[in-house]
Amino acid sequence: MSAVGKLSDRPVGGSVGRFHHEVLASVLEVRDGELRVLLWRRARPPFEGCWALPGGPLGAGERLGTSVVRHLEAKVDVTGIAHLEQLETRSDPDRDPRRRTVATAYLALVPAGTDPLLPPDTSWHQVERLPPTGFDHASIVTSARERLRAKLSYTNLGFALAPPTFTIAELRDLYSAALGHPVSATNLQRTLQRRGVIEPTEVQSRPGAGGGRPATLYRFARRELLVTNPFAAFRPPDGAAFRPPEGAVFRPPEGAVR
Amino acid sequence: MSAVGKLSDRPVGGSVGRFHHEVLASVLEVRDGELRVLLWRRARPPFEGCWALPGGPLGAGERLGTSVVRHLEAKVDVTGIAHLEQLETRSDPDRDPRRRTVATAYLALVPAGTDPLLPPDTSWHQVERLPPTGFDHASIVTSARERLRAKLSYTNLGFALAPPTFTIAELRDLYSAALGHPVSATNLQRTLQRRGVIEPTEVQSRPGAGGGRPATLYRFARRELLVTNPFAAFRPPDGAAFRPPEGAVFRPPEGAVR
DNA sequence: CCAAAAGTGTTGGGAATACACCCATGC
DNA sequence: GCATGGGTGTATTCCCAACACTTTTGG
Repeated sequence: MSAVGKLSDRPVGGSVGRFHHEVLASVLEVRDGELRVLLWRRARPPFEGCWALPGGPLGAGERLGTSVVRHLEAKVDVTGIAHLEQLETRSDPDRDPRRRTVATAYLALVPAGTDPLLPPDTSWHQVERLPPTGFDHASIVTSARERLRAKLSYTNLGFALAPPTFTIAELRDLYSAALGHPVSATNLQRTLQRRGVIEPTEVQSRPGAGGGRPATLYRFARRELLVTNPFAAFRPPDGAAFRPPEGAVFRPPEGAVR
Repeated sequence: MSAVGKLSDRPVGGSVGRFHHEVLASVLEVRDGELRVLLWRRARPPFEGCWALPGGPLGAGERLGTSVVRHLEAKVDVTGIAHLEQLETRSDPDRDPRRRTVATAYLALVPAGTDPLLPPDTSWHQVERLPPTGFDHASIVTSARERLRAKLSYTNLGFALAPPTFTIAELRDLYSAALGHPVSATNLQRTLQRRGVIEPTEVQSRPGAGGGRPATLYRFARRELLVTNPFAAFRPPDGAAFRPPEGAVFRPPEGAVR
């Protein structure tokens, strides 16, 4: 065992402990049947010609969430962002060859169909087939994809991928693209409706040429993150007073867009 | 829509974007039938007399995980830490009244029964009944508790709460304390054994005075984080080629102790 | 023999997948 | 009428909670 002693909460030296801090965003959207991420092409070294996540330095009096939104404004119409959540903070001293930089990554979701004007150096790329990327950004995209996939299964996070109304077939395509495997429209509808995640509207979509029964348009009952499938196992027994974890309802994170 | 234009990845000014960065640890252990967290009592303002999470400033060439371990060495025997994972990064400019400080919080788990020597200003406190705490540390503890509770249900994270071998009754008490509600020993055993999380050893425990059938001692099959209950819903169809998410297997984070 | 504690057998319910079948439209 | 796509009915499977019952010990 190491020496046990009193620990000061003051930094040791004067200039010790100040770091460049940047924020990065994995902006994900289902486009053309694929889950895609917004990347911009670096014009300068390091990683010249490679693709990178949008982001930038944290501002002096700024919160991380606010900072992501601010930096994203230069790339996309931020009002299109339906969900924003912190992923993780990377601190490898060598992750940026120029200087030591701590980076906090965010996951941002944009509903399908929104097609923001993009600067010329910026475009959407398949999450499953990334072009050459710089820094540790590829692994951050992986992290974002896994977070999205997990939360699609036990929350109502689909709202952030879907337009205001949609047919079940359209929703199936969105889930299928995001999850990376085929999804049955039949079971998707039943599962989400039983959980109260989606609800039918009065409106029906018109069938395309070639006919077919007109599809009901659905919408998400809530457009904020809710845990709909709390725990598969070890749920409290019938009688037990159970305090719902306050994390269950989505508190908009720092600088969330709504 | 905001002006769309090229975004430099260079910080704007010279001295802009350097921040004090600290790490904090929620060290959790089940003690005396309760989930408890390690806190130390502040001797100086701000929050003099209040309790706070252990931690301290990030070092110059240091990764966050390494830093947590280093700071914890002053409080506990770090070899006792069975699991360490990053929780989230807090950036409220006012979270520390002295100066603007970004903090990255970690969850650390210590198996029941380990009783490290502690410095005099440090002790264990019920997670459900925290004493007066300083900064945003109370909400960090809440965050840690919720992360633990969630992962107990769909991973094998119990290994980090349990000693090397244990009876089902002992394990039941650990889960019950961590989850905050009664747990059935019968169903706990069946569920964890079906998932391959725990396995019986050859050894049996001796019954206490008053008799009773001797209990089999069990152990966790793996002592690293594994997702055992991947998704309740939207599992890929039978035939579909499914690439297991690489996040499924626990990569020891920066500075993990093992 | 009885109490105490551990572990198994069994049942029932809920939720998800799979698949057959019915419905509503265009042509 | 018939092709096309949407939606429902239903069976099956699996997982888990509940609870009764059996097993193995100490006294």
